Amino acid sequence: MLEFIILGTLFSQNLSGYDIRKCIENGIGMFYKASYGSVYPILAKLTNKGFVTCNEDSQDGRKKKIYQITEEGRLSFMEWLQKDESQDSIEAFMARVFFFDKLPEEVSKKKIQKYEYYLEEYEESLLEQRKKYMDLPNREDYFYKISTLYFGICKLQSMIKWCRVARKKEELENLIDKDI
Amino acid sequence: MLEFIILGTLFSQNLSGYDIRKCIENGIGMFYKASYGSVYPILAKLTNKGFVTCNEDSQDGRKKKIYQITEEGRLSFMEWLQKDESQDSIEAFMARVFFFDKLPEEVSKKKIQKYEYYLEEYEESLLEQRKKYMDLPNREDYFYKISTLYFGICKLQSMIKWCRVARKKEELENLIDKDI
DNA sequence: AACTACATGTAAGAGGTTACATGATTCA
DNA sequence: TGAATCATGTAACCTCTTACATGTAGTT
Repeated sequence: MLEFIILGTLFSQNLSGYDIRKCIENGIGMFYKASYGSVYPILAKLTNKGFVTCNEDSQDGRKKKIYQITEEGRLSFMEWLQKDESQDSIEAFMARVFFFDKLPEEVSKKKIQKYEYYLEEYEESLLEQRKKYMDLPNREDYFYKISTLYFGICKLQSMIKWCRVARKKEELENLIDKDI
Repeated sequence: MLEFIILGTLFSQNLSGYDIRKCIENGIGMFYKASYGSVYPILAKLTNKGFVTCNEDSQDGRKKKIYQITEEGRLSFMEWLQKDESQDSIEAFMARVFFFDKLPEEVSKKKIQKYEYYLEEYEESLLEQRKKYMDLPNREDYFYKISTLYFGICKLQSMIKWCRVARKKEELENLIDKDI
């Protein structure tokens, strides 16, 4: 996964390993973490595969290794971006969506639609689970078990809502609370 | 982590490895996945440590290995449950909260409060990030980058809302949408 | 002078997953 | 009788984290 996130980060800019990590942190850092201990070895691997090339640079006094994506790298990235993601967790899916601007609009919309179906099925199964708890006599003893389930449902519902807004390319501002 | 989730699952019931996995799937499966390839080796490890004991059972015709938690196992679990979780991802935190019914009420409330502070700080930083995108001239080219950020904010806000409700032990029903 | 941020890397190992191997039982 | 589910396990591998090692450049 990180392999492709790095390729995606290098898609339209040449960066050093250090900068790649910062870029990930400030971008999809919310859904995906990358440590130096993983970034550097993967850059070496990508170089071996011919997916990136490396140029030494000492412009700002410091020596840097600036990585540049190759045509093969771009192909590999686009292949990953388009492949089936229905098994992804919400976080993994969103890490992918982060790069959806590189996809034709119909393709990205279809992908979101498909994931939305999966989420709706999942929601059904959680609402079913909820019924079991509702009939229990000593609900207080299960407060936190029930409340984690409720958070799960909440999260799914907000993701479904997000899908609908994103598919229609509607104004995103309405999604978030102004007065929390 | 899985080590403690297994101990938590065995806290008030004796189960086979197979049943433990099912139990996790139906419980915190939403936040945490466990495969057989991880459950069985961990059960062996826990047995070696003396945190669980194992009894062969062939009641329903099938041979099962029923695991039972020991006093040391309970101590180890409670220690994990009480230790600082401020570095946890939301998913990891919720997997922990799943077992909060085993904690005194004041302790669990304090833990949720503390995590809530961390989330609020995080929210600030994301709202800050949002400003950067808002000033960009060609926002359409960044639609999906912006929308993943918005989802991140959404998720945080619903988690903060959850914390407030859970801390007050308010009615959870209000959290979820009835008419999605 | 000390501290923070920049910059690159490695070694050990945690913490899993996937695929395979095996066999019993239940149900359509 | 064949498929699904129950049931336990292993071996190979993957992916990443943590901690360490090393050194430079700017900032207080």
